[in-house]
Amino acid sequence: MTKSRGIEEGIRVAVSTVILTLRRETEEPRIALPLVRRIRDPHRDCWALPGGWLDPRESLEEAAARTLAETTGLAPSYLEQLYAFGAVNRSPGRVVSVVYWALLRPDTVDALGAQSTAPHDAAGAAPENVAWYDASDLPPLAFDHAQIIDYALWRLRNKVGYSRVAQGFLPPEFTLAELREAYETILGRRLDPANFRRQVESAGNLVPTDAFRTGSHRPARLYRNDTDVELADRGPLAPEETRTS
Amino acid sequence: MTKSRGIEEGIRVAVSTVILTLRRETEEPRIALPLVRRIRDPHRDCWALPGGWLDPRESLEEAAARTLAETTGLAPSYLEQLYAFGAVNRSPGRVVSVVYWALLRPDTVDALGAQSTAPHDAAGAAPENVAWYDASDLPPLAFDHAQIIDYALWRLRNKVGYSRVAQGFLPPEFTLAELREAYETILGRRLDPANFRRQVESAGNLVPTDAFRTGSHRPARLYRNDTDVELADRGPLAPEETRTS
DNA sequence: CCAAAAGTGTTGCCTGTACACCCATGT
DNA sequence: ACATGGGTGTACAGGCAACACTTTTGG
Repeated sequence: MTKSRGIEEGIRVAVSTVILTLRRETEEPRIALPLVRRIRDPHRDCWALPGGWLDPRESLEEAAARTLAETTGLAPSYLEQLYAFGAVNRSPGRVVSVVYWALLRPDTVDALGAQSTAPHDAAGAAPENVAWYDASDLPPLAFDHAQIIDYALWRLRNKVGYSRVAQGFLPPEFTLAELREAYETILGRRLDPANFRRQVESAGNLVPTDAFRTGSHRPARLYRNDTDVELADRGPLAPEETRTS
Repeated sequence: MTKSRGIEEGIRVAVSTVILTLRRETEEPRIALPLVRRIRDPHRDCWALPGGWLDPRESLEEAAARTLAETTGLAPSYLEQLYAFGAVNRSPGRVVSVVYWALLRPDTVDALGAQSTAPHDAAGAAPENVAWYDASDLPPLAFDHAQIIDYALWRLRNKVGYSRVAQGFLPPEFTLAELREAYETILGRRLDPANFRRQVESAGNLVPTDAFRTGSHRPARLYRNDTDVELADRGPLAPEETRTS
């Protein structure tokens, strides 16, 4: 408490975000995330998580939301703090990185025209040097970012078991098959449609609508999120404090 | 990424720790934690979590262990990152606090002579102005530390359900009744001794010894931790990285 | 009519819980 | 002997996984 004031100059605080979405272009959906190509020297030309320095006037979560918007032009459907990384050697010049993870709805991503692995160039300040990669097929990553992405995916798999974060991957209205597909992609295994239906229905988190998704075979009922309650516990902060402050 | 370099001066990084132990002086055990009385002005005379500024030469976890040792003279039996708090208004002059939570074995605490709510004065550099409080009966706390303690206790209650962190409250050898008592104190409810035995035995985390705790009635077998494996997942970092770096 | 997905029913296992009961020791 | 906690047996209930089965559409 009373020790080493004055030495702490030189510690910088960065905020990065693991931004996850679902790609449905291939036969099986895949988890994809945007990465930024580094143009400066520590790990130049490697790919890194979107992020930036913490501005003294914004909270950690605001910084995460800001850099996320700068990278993708979007607002996340879910945002939660992941971990604070502060090993001495993780970067030249002491950096503490507070990392968040976020979910994006694929429909909003598609609307911006982010296809394949090419940098997108939609409305807004979408920067160059951004590309979307499959989570299972990542390029060389800067710093400890590969570890961080692994941990974010572990947290997602974990949290999908006791919350409804998976709905962060879906538009406001969706069928149970689409929800199940999201679960299956996250967990990496097939789920029994019958049991899945019962579990998710008995959880009481879904509201059936009167609409049906027609198309290939028997129409499937559309559901929507219960209300505007959180998809999951996002941490220790009261809801007010995460918004304002 | 490229924004606002140079502005980030003025952000300081602090590391604090919620240090939990079990008090068995009363009839029912209670969770207790050490607090530090503030002598400087933001929240002067309030009580605060032990902590201090991050030294550029130490990792976050090392800083937590160091301030923990400075406060209690002890090494923790468990140490895990809790959350990074970075609201703009939580302290004058922008401070990001990376908070850890730790468990101490009561026997090591007792050996230092920490009794009741008086500051302890044992060997080492145990500072003045430290007092131990019941977690259920806290004094006025500085900053957002009351929230933080609540969150640490929530995390402990949660984690006790799917790991063996509770053993962080026990000496190397203990009876099942002692382990159950730790669980009961953490969870705040009674557990069935018979079922508790079976659950913890079938989990395979305990090794029975040939020793028995004699005393009041029928001797109880002593158990010890499986091996030196971790009590629980402590985060995304590989074990090596948490020790050295 | 057929394929295929939507949706329902049924069964069996496995786990947690409640609680009856025996065992071993100090007093 | 008896009170008390250590330790075992058992039976019931709820949840989940497996899978048979019916319903409803497009071709």
